[in-house]
Amino acid sequence: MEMQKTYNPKDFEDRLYAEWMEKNYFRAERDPAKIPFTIVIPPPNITGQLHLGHALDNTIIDTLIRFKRMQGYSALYLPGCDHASIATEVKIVEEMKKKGLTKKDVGRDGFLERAWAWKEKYGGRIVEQMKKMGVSCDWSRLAFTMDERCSRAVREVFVNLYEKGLIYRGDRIINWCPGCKTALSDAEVEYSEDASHFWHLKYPVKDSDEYIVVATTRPETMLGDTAVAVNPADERYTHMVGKTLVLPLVGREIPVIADEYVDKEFGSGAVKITPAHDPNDFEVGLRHDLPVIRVMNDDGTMNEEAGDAYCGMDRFAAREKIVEDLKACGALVKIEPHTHNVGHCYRCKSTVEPIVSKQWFVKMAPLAKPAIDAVARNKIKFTPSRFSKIYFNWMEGIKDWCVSRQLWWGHRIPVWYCDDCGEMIVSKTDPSECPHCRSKNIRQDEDVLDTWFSSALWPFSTLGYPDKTDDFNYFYPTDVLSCGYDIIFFWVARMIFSGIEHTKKVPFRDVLLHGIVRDEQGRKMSKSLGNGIDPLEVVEEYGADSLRFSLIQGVAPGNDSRYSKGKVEAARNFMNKIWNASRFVLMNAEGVNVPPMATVKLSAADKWIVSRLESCIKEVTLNLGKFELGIAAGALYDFLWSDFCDWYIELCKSALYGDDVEKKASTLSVLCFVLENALKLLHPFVPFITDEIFRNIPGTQGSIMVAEFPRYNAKLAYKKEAKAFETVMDVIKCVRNMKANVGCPPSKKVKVYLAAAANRRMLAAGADAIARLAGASGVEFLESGASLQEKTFSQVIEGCTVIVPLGELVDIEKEKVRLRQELERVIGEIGRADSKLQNRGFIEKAPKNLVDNERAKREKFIEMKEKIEAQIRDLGE
RNA sequence: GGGGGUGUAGCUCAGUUGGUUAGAGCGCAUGCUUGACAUGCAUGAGGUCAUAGGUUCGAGCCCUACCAUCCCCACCA
Repeated sequence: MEMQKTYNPKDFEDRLYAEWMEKNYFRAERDPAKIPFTIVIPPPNITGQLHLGHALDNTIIDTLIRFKRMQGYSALYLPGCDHASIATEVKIVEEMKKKGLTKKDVGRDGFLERAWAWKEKYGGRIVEQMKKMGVSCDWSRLAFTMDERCSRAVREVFVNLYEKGLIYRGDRIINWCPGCKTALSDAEVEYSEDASHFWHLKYPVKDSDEYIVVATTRPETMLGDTAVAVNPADERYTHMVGKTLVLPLVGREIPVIADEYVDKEFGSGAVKITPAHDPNDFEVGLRHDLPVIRVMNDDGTMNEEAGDAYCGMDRFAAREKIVEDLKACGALVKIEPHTHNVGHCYRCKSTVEPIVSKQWFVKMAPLAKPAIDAVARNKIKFTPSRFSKIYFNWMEGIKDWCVSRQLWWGHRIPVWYCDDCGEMIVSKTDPSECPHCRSKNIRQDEDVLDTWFSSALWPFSTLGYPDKTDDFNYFYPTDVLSCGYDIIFFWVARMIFSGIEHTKKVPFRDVLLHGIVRDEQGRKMSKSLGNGIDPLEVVEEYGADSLRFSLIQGVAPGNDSRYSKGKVEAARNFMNKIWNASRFVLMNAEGVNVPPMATVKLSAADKWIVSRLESCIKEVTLNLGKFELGIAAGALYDFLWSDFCDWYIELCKSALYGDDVEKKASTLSVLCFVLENALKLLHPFVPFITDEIFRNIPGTQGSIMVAEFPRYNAKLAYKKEAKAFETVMDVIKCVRNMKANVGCPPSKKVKVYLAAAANRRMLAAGADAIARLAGASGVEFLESGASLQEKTFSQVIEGCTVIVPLGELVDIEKEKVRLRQELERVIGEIGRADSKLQNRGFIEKAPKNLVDNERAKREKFIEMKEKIEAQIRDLGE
């Protein structure tokens, strides 16, 4: 093959992906001979396009999937999208608004038509984007939260929960978004510290000069007050309890009640109670049987209950007017500046209003308990483990889940009401008549379900639930669930309790959480900051492999990371390095009949690189198993760049360019062996480049995607030989270092003398390497005691003294200084070793190998010390 | 109010079960057209691992306190 000089991913990424698709490599078969390994995608919203968070999701999951697939599992990466009820509806409303249309104008059916068209467009686009990232999803199983399968699961679950009494309808205080005009769950409200005011109001006692002062942050709600509460133990107010107050502006008579909820120390110690507009007040209202007066409409304007003066006004305008009116009638005592936490809709950012409303709720306590147990008893394991604490924290304090939404885009609640007999029909299938009175006059509930209601079923709804399909039986429960820690509450927790409740099994064994991808300055990427990065643009510029590698490299599970162009460039440079190393190997192998490695005689350098490869295999496999993708990627980076390229390839050159045909063939054999295995190890991380190169290695067949992942082979570990060879490398480094220290150009050949006692054979075998890599004109051994006539530099390394005659470059005084510094360092090391070895505790308690190690080290340094002292003597005191 | 993260080289970050002389990338300095790669090669400078105690034969790692910084949950009107 003709390989380009530089790595150019555009030449092959799309082509390879098309081929993988065509060959059906992504398809996970229900092979009874294989063990299944399943990951379902965190389904991206169809609202728009993918961002770097999705890219990270996909890279992590795809890396694990490809790894397992190569290990022989039937690996299923199940793709899909989420209908994102509220988010999509907001987008479509916006889109219609541009054309001057409202939801009302187009009607429910018209609206849904637009929504489906939107889904087709953006859902398709997202799939295309994912393909660009190289993910090996089984597209034949592509799912959508509103497709037939998932919808059936939603109905099944809703009805089952209803029949078990775990889902109910009732008037409760909920979070209302006046922007989206729908109820929200607690999880969908974001709080922020907003500057506001504290308005202190005076409520007069009926037929008296007395009054009570209350404070509020939302004065407009006073129109719905139905009591004022004080703490029963508060002596200031004991005499007031039971008296009647006259609500200013409204004139309604309301009681003073006593309730523990009130904090004596806070404010005036008296609280106005508005059951319809505050969660705490609602509870107080229930305890005291207070009327609930709702003064606000769904769109955030005041209603008739607010009185003619305010009816129809927006809540914030009404607030101003009410404050003015209160001031005018003398009911306003004072206004204090006050910052407090205000809830905002997580989609449209409008200020959320707590409002009493009739909604559907899922009863959480019975569902939460087994879900907590599953994690507590390690049936599900979080990585990193600290997230289980966060999970417990949330699950233990969980309140009932408001699941109805006043939206059109979503799963319509499977409940019908009979206009004739008033009965409610909860059904998995659409009824045609009322089963109670046979009336045809039935209407379906107008509302849809929270998006997360269907997301919660994702690991099993996508596999066929409620039917016990073959897929369900084979692939469920899934194995790993990987997503960002920011959706633990929204998604992970809900999948856990849903999975346990409806399938009687935990939906996955492992939860692997990753952090948020931030911008270069550590800020969250957001539309308002305009600092978002489109992964496709990065792919376009650098290729998918570079993006994937840059997202994985140096990242620990659960930790946030920063995206930067520099990181992608570094990854791209690594790809280029892989590319060129491969090009080097393949070019040299061209026309050569490369023998299998098992048949050739290995040199010391060969054994060294094979040994390094084996430990790399070990490390990569181990760390992928622990979800430590960053460490695994780091090990590969070091192995390929430092060990393979900087050392081994350089070491090979003399054999490759030499005349010894056999030697050349055996070297190529090792080069191909190591390259092939390294590519296999790399493939899960960077699928394209590895496959592109793999096909050109002599002796390989087909795609690397379906090759077997390398297995550690203890026979190839060559621990002793590898260690011995490192002395040769040390000599090379030492000579280079000496040259650089005195400004001798690296290309200038120098004679190298070695004084060594033990490992002469190895050093002699390495003479050629030393000559080539250190720029030596020759390597000679000095007998002990022999000395040279020329001026020399010498340096002591482990097991050897390296002596280089550098003639005129030698500055005796400078060299003495260096030697003395070196001596000092070595003496320091001896001292350190001594103090350890003289410590009885260390000798007795530390593992034996460590103690032996320390002894050996001490010996080594003492030997070095003596040699350095001898050198100093030679230079003359 | 409760919970959690982070703090290691100029910058971005690794550092696994506590065990060699604490690492990488980028940046910096010096020198290299060494027949794969300047998206490269070699050499080097740069760290009292936030601070103070403690446990241990041994601490970047475990414990306690404290400082800084970020996040999540709760929502006292």
